[in-house]
Amino acid sequence: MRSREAILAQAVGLASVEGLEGLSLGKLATATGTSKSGFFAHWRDKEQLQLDAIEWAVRQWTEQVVAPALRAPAGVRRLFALHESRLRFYRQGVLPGRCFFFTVQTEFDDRPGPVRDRVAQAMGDWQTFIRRLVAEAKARGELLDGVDDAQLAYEVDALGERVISHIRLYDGPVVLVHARRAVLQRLRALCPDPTLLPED
Amino acid sequence: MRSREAILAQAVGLASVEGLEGLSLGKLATATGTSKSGFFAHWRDKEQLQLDAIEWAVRQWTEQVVAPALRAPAGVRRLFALHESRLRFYRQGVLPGRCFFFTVQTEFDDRPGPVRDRVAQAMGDWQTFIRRLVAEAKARGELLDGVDDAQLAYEVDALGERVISHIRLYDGPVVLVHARRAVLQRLRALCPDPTLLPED
DNA sequence: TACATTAACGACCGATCGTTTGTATATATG
DNA sequence: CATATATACAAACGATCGGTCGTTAATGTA
Repeated sequence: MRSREAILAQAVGLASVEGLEGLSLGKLATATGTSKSGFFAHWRDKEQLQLDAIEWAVRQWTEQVVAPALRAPAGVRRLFALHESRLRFYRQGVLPGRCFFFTVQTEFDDRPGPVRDRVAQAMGDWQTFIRRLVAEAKARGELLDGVDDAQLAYEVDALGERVISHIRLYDGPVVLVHARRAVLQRLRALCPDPTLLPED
Repeated sequence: MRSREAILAQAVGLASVEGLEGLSLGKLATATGTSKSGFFAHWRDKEQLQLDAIEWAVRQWTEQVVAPALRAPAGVRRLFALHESRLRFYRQGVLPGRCFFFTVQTEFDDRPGPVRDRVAQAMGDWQTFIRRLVAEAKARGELLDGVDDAQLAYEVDALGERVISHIRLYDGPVVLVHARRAVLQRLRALCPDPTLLPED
């Protein structure tokens, strides 16, 4: 059998394009070279496979987006590094649909059940993480005291997320420049020390 | 028969939640009180109904979001009015899924065909429209000359669009405050005349 | 060799999908 | 009144879906 991990990797890739529900077991079977019924030896039903795929995607996001940002010095530089790390993940096309969570969250946000709950928790964790980086930067005096944590976290997230739709519907790379500069200029306007961030 | 318009209105509402493909003819039939096969007297196939639904949604968006903004004075005030008009559309819950185009564009952005082409064109028109308002504001000296039209248009759009996911996955109204303040602060920072925009 | 266990499979099930077909009804026209 | 046309319908079709079942092949153990 193809290893469980390889199947999940395929599932996350396909789901980043078609969604977790649009991903049919038949397509996943032929894509991984196995049979449809072979899945049920590893997963109770489709929902369990969806939940495991989410877990796999969370791990991938943590390793490839969050971890690199944590190697930057704490403060506003780390916050901007997180934004750039995310844009790099999109630019490199790690997933064929660019972002698993973007596709899945719009698919399940009004479909109650365990899958939606898990997605909501993952997105909440992400938002909380950005907010914590903002708070850290503020505590180090690298952002003006008046900054609202949740407010700035929303802006950073929004300016990064919209990249997906643009990159898929229009051309591509130019929107990455816009997304990068938007956050950079915003942070520079709030940061007392202009040497901490690149000029452009 | 229920009028063609009423069916399209229902279709747009349902598609704002489930998507245009997830919207099944059977559900649409029972939701409108007609029979499944009755549709084929009005629409050749499902794709034609999808295209007409898009047309209906474009008209709704033009009337309820674009038109009110055009009643504001040209320049930076009109640009901000467009943002607020969009947020009002979301806050009032005109559509059960909040935004038809958000759902549909993530559904079709990598599924080639006439539906995708029409969606891409509508989104392109929207982006072009925002860019034109930015250019107008600049021409009137209400925005700094250094402002890049496409750059600022991207920011305004991104900060408005992310509202949808947040409002559906977490609580609700607070994200509308974030979205409004994000654009307001950004525009105030670029506008030489501080009296043109509200303080908060 | 004999036997238990496991992984993977082909075949099939009921449900739902978009679509086609034939038909009943209502309206308009001569 | 007779007839033609438009409108909506129920019923059924083939395809595809998630899921079940019984079987086969491989492996480990005695």
